[in-house]
Amino acid sequence: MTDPAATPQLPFAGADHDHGRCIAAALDAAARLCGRRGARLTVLRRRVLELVWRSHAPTGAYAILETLHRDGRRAAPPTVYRALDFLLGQGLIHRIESLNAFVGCRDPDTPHAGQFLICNGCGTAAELDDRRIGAALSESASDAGFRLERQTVELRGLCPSCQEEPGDARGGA
Amino acid sequence: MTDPAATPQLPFAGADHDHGRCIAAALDAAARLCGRRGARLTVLRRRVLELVWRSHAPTGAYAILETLHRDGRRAAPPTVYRALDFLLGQGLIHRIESLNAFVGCRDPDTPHAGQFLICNGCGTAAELDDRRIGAALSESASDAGFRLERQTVELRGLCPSCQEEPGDARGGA
DNA sequence: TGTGAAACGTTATATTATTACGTTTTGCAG
DNA sequence: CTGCAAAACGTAATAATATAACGTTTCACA
Repeated sequence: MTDPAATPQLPFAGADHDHGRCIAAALDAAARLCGRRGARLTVLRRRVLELVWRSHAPTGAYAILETLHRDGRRAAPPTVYRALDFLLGQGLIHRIESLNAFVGCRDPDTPHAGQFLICNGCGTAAELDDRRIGAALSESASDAGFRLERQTVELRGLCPSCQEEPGDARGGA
Repeated sequence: MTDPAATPQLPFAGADHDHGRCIAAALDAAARLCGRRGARLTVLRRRVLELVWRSHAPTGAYAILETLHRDGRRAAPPTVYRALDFLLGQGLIHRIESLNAFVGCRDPDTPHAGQFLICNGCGTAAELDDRRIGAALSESASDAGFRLERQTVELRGLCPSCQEEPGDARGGA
């Protein structure tokens, strides 16, 4: 049941998938996208994106900051937040509100609202783009006379692996 | 295509509604509910609940803290967070993750997941409990093999009043 | 009315995020 | 290829949100 082709449709990548490919694909997509848009994917921004992608579990700004320090770079919080703001603006990452953390976007080319399944066991966040959810939200908002601009949908629970084996690879790829 | 049973009351109270009644009703419901459960709605907890209910816009913990100080009470952050934790535990309030703030629950008697429409104009948060949304989320989670435990649904946009008159009574009742 | 648990006060600190301003880098017009 | 303006980045300080740890008070009830 493990699909070898990167992260195709199943929201949860297998615990054993080749995460190097995820990272490489994300960085490649980012470079192409920024090139096309005339946005500057600087060394710092690229590195921050890479760090966000290190894991499928959302990463906090200060964890990124620490790694930059270990890289030997002098950096303070604004360094990180500015890079994160850029990446958010380009749709390359999403912010997980309930965790104050950030996760790579699987499909930065097409704008979309984030819908996430977040595992309480291993911390992995899987991104959805479910039309049923989108439709239900739109209808409900419209019924209330509400003009919808952005949605935050963060579902907590247990991913398939963690249902079998509680306490799976935390923070794992 | 509007199902009246799915969204029983209009989620947005009018800008002119009698908010004193909202507060009184909420405090009354809380007292009855805590009585029934043997939970202690202390003076402090009741006051914090009242402060959360002062507005339909979510209230931050430190705003509550300030008001407690103006009340003449000596209080520090833990005072407030403990009271908020109690109220959350009893289902009397909800936490709005995207705002780090808290809002009163309209229907504390029946356990439910929070779904919120949050106005970018006036800050008001209207609580929904829309079966279509619930169903879509359950189905989508189940399709992914995910065992759903909690949901965070926070929709941002403009409420009916703020669509007409941008920059409505901010923080208003 | 004593007693144990719950609630609360207090101090300190952790975590997340932003403001303000100076310096460096970069694209690009001349 | 120079120099300029804008963008990116460094730096210091601080704001905003949240929790840990421990002592004291309050309260239900035996």
